Amino acid sequence: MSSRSTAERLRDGGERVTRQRLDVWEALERIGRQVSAQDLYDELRRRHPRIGRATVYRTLEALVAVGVARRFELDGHVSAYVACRPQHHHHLACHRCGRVEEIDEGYVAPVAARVAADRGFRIDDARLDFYGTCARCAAG
Amino acid sequence: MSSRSTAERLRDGGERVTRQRLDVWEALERIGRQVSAQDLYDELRRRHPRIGRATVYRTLEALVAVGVARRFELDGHVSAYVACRPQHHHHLACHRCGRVEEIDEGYVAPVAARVAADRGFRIDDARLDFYGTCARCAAG
DNA sequence: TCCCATAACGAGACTGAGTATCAGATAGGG
DNA sequence: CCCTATCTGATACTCAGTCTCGTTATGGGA
Repeated sequence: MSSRSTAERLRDGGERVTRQRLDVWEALERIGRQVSAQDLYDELRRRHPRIGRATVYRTLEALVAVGVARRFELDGHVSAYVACRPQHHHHLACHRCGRVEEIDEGYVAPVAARVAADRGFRIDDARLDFYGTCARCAAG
Repeated sequence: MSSRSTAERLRDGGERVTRQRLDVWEALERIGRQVSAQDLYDELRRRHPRIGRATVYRTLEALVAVGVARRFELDGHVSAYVACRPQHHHHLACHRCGRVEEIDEGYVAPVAARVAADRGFRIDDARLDFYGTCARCAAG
C-alpha cells in the first residue's frame, strides 16, 4: 500500500514511474475515500501548483489499469476513484459519509460459479457493490 | 413488459404518462440491449422527429426511477440504459455482442445478508454485474 | 365534458467532465 | 552519459448531460 509498491506495480504494467504519478497516488491514498477526478485535481494543485489537469486524468486511468485504484460510479453520472487493493472489485459504500470499504472476493466467487454454470456464461470480471449506511453512521 | 405495465408503473410512481415517455420506453425495449442516451435519441428521432433531446434524458431518468429501466456504466465513462424488470439490479453483460441478461435477486440476497451481518452495514441497495462472453458468442 | 393547475415538452444555450494536440521535459535502458 | 520513447502541462476542443423558458398536454376535480 506504500508508494513503493505502486511504483512496482506501474513498472510491472509497463508504465513509467514519474513524480506526478506518485503524487497523484499519494493524494488518492491520503484522502482515503472516493473522490472525483476534478476534486483530486483541485486538492493536488494546493501542494503541486504546476501539475496538469490532463495528467491527473491520465494518471488515474493508469492507476486503474495497473490495479491500485478503482473507478466508481457516483449518483450523478460522475466517476470517482478510490485507492484500493490491486484487482479489487467489490465495495461497500456508505452514502452518508462516503467511505468505501472493500468486500472480499470470497463472498462473490461462489455466486459467479453458480451463475456461470446455470447460464453458460464465461465470466471474465465481476463487480459487486453494496450501498447503505455504515455501522459508524448508523450509530452516530 | 408491455407499454401498459410501464404506464402503470409511471402512474404508481407519481409520474405522468405521456406519448413521449411511452415512445422512449418502446424504443428502449425494442433495441433490447444496452444503449447510450445519445444513441437512443438518434434512433428515436428517426420515428419521432420532433422529440427533444432533454426529453429523452429526462425520460430515461424517470424510467429508472420507476424501475423499468436501469442505468449501466460502459467502459468509456458513458452511461447506458437497458429496459429491464422492475427493481432489477443484477446483470450479466456480454462484451462481445453487448447483450445484457438479468440475474435473479436470489443469487445476491444471501451474500448481502452475510456482508451486512459481518460488517454491521445497513444495506439499502446492491448491484452485481458480471462481464464476460455469453454462451452464443462463445459457440460462434 | 370542460377547466385549469401543474407537470412535461422542445429548442437551444450552457456547464463541465473528459480528451486531443503538441512542444518541451524526463525516465530509464543501453 | 545519451538517446528516444513516453510523459507532462497548457490549451483548445468535444460532447454528455443539465438548465431555462415559453409552449403544450395530462389528468384530477367541478
